[in-house]
Amino acid sequence: MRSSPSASRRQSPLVTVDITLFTLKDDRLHIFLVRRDNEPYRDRLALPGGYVHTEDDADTTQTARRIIAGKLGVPVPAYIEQLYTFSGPVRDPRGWSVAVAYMAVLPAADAAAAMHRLGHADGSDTGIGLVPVDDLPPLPFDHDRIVDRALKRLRGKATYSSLPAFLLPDGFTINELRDAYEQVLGTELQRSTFRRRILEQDMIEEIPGVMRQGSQRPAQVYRLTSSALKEFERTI
Amino acid sequence: MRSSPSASRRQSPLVTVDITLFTLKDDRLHIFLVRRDNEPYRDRLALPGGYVHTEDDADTTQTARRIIAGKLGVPVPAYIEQLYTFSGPVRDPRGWSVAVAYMAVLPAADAAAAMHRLGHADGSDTGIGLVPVDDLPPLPFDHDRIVDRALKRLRGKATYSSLPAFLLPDGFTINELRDAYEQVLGTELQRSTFRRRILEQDMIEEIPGVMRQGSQRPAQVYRLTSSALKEFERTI
DNA sequence: TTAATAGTGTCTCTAAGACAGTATCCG
DNA sequence: CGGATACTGTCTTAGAGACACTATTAA
Repeated sequence: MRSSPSASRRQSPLVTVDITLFTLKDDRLHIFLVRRDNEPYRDRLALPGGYVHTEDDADTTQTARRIIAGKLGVPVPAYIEQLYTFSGPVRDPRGWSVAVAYMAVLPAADAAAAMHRLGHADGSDTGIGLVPVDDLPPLPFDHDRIVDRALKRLRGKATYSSLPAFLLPDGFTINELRDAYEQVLGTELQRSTFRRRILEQDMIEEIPGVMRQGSQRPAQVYRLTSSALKEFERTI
Repeated sequence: MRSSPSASRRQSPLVTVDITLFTLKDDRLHIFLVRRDNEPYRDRLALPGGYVHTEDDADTTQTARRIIAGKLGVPVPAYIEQLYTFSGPVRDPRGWSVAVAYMAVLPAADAAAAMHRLGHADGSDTGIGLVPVDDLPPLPFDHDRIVDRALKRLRGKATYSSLPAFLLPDGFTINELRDAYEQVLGTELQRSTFRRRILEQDMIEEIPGVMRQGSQRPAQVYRLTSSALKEFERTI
C-alpha cells in the first residue's frame, strides 16, 4: 500500500473469476465446461469464468454466482466456496492476471434439467458440456491446475463434512447418500459404519412418513438438518 | 472471459497483497503490524501489504515474500500460505479492490532479532509493531476480518499438522513444541498423549546426542523430519 | 534428599471396522 | 416362499484421555 490515492498507479493485473461446478450424472462426478467464443483459446472447452463487474458485483462470490446463473443457466448452487487465487504473467496470454477460483456443488437433478433444456442429445453443440472428472480434455490457461485443486478440496471435505449431500436433492435415502460419498471419494464405504457415523453427527434428519418406494423394502427419506455445510471429526 | 483481447477492457479492480505474519514473543502469539505512511488511514497500524509488481513478481506468493523481506526486514518464513481473497467496492476507500491475503509463520528468534535491529525499546517508533493477537487495536480496511480468518486457519491446522513447529527454531524439545501448540490453540494439552501422538506421526526426529541443558534433567532435542508442512489425522 | 522437569507404563473408554443377523417389501 | 434391499446388533481392535510412576539433573 505504497502510493497515495492520486499517485500514478501501477499497471493493475487483469482479474477474472473461474468456477469448477461439480454435479453427478449417471452416478459419476462431472464438471461443467463451456466452449470459448473469444480469443484466446477460442472454441476450446474451458472452465466457465468472466470478469468482475465493478458496477454490479458486491464481491467475487457475487461474480461467481452471476456467471453460474448467466453462462450456465442453472440455479445458483446451495454450496459455493472460494478455492484459491491463481496469478502470474504467463497463465493468461493477455498478460499478468489474477483468477479467483471458486468451486460449487449442484444437485444432479438441477444439472440434468439444465442440460435437457439446452440440447436434446441430437449433437447440436450448445457450447456447454458436462464432462466426467476422470475423463477431462486438456484445458486452456491453468484450468487443469484449478480443477485439480478443486477435486482435492472436494475429496478432502468429503471426509469430514456434509459436502457430498449437496449433490443430492432435498430428500434422499442413506444409501443414496453413501453412493454420493463413494462417488466423490472414489472408494467403497462400509454400510453400517457409514450409517452410524452420519446419524451420530446429526447432520441429517428423517422426513417423517416419507419413504422411497422401490421394488424392495422401502427406505426412509432424510434431509439435511441445516442448509449450511456441517463439518465433523475427520475420517470416514 | 468475454471480451476479445483488444476490446474495451472493463474497469479492473485494484489488486493488493496483505500478510498476517505470526510469531511467538514472551510465549504469546503475536502478529506484525506496520504504521501506514500514506492515505488512506495514514498513521494507523495495519497489516503489511502492497501492490503486485507485474514487472517483478512471478505470482502473488512472490509479492508476499517481497513485502515480508522489504517492509518488515525479517527473513522469508519457511511457511507461507495463501489464505483467502477479499474483495468488494467498500473494503478500500479507493474503490473496488481485491486483496489476496496470506498467512505466514516466523520462528520467535527471527522476530526477536528483527525487532532488536529496529528499535531498542526506547520508545522510538520504527513503524513496525509486534502485537499480541488477543490484544489487537481496531484495524483499517477489512484487516480485522483478515486476521480473524488467519487465526482460525492457524488454529485449525494446529489440530492436524506440524504448523506450530514453524514458530520454533530448528532444534526444540518436545515440551517446547507442546508449549507452541498450546499457545496457538489456547488450550492445555495432556503431556503424555501429546508426546505419543507427535512421535507416532513421525513428524519429528531426535538430533542424536543433542540435549537441552536446564537446571533439571536434560531434554532430548528434536527437529522436523521434513521442511514441508506435515498433516496428520485430526484432533490433538 | 528434595525440587523440578523429562520421559514411560498402563488402565479405561469411545468409536471405527467388520460382519452376521433381522425386517420388509415385491414377485 | 425366495430374492432383494433396508436396517440393527455385536464382537474386535485401535487409539485418545487420564494419571500414576520412574529417571535424571541441580542445588
